[in-house]
Amino acid sequence: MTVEVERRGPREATLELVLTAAFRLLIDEGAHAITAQRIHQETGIARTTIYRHWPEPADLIRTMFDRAVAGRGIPAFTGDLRSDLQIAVDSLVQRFNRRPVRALFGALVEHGRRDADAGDIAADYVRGLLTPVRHAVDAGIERGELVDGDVDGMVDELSATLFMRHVLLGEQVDDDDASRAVESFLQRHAVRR
Amino acid sequence: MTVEVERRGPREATLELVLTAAFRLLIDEGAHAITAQRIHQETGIARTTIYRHWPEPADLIRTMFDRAVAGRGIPAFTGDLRSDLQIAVDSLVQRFNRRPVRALFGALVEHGRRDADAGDIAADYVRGLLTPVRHAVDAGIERGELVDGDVDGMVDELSATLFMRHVLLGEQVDDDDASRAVESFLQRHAVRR
DNA sequence: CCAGAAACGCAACACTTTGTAGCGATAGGG
DNA sequence: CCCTATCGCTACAAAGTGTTGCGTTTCTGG
Repeated sequence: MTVEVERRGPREATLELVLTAAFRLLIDEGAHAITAQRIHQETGIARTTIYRHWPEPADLIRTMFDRAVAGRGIPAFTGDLRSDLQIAVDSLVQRFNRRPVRALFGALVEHGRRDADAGDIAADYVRGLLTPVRHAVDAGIERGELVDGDVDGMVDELSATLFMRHVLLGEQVDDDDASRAVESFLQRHAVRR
Repeated sequence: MTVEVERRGPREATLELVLTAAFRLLIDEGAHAITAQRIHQETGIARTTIYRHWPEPADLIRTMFDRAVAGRGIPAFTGDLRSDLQIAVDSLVQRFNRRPVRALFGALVEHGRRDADAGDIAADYVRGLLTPVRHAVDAGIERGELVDGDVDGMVDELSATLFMRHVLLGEQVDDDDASRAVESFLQRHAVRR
């Protein structure tokens, strides 16, 4: 007869301390700094406690990104296509500048032991970042302001260049770049009236 | 009186063995597997020899990518804009499928101790991948087949979506996607005759 | 061809990090 | 208030790091 053990996971305070420290380490020193040892030194949480809840580094990374993806709202929209797209793309760019998305992404690819796992988390993360843009495009189509068609393609058009510049090329991306992306997009897809 | 010591670097055979092993480890097991210990086990090269030439793991990564960037040719072009763009973009996609570019990129961001260093290498690597596309665009402008303008922007347009899909979203990218990118690009930028 | 210099291999060392196990202390829900 | 799961601590084995010293091999220039 096997007894089912109900794991309740870490205590709230523990989880908070560990995740906060892990994020700080990632931002300040890079993904390689996210180790049980370092988090213990930073937080005072016992090293064994960390291993208990996150046997593999990838587990901790996953928790971090679940939290990061969940804690995001969708910006308030105005109902005007150009404004909404602008707001959505700006929120993406601001996110680039607030948090080094490139470091986060590197952490995913590297710390995830299995490529498949890390790939799924990374894709979820990126798609989460794109949610506001997708909503703005959807709304534009619904209102008949955008030519109906390949939504995925449109979202890509609006964001791919910005992503490539920031994540892959490490360039500074600002609001002007965002504006240009929106204008060029509207020129191609807005319904002529 | 100080004597200048002329370092000649590793022997050709040593360098070849180490780099080959490092690449294999990166591809098969991920960047975390690139350690002095593992390379020693794989190659028989003494661990101390590896430390001598690459005191920090980042140095080894840099050597790997210098080699990867240098050893690339530019595909033969035909002189026809559509064909040349197709060839250039196809070569990019084929490179995606031959080598896990996403793993390579993750290695850069992660293993480079300093963000700045890793960023530079990553950017060089990406720009290297884009060279054929850039050449095709330059040639198109020179022949008057493309509207003169922002070359960087055009190269981005042709490749950013493909990069985002492969590297960030982990999607399979094939020749059809490449063709669509080229067609859509030509529709926007080709000189009407 | 033959020194001299440089690269290499090997052994040893102190140190850090990882991951596991056992046990007592503690805190929070029923 | 008690029971249970979480936590902290210590101890341990294993692996990796980074360095030193020394003898051997390989390359190179005169």
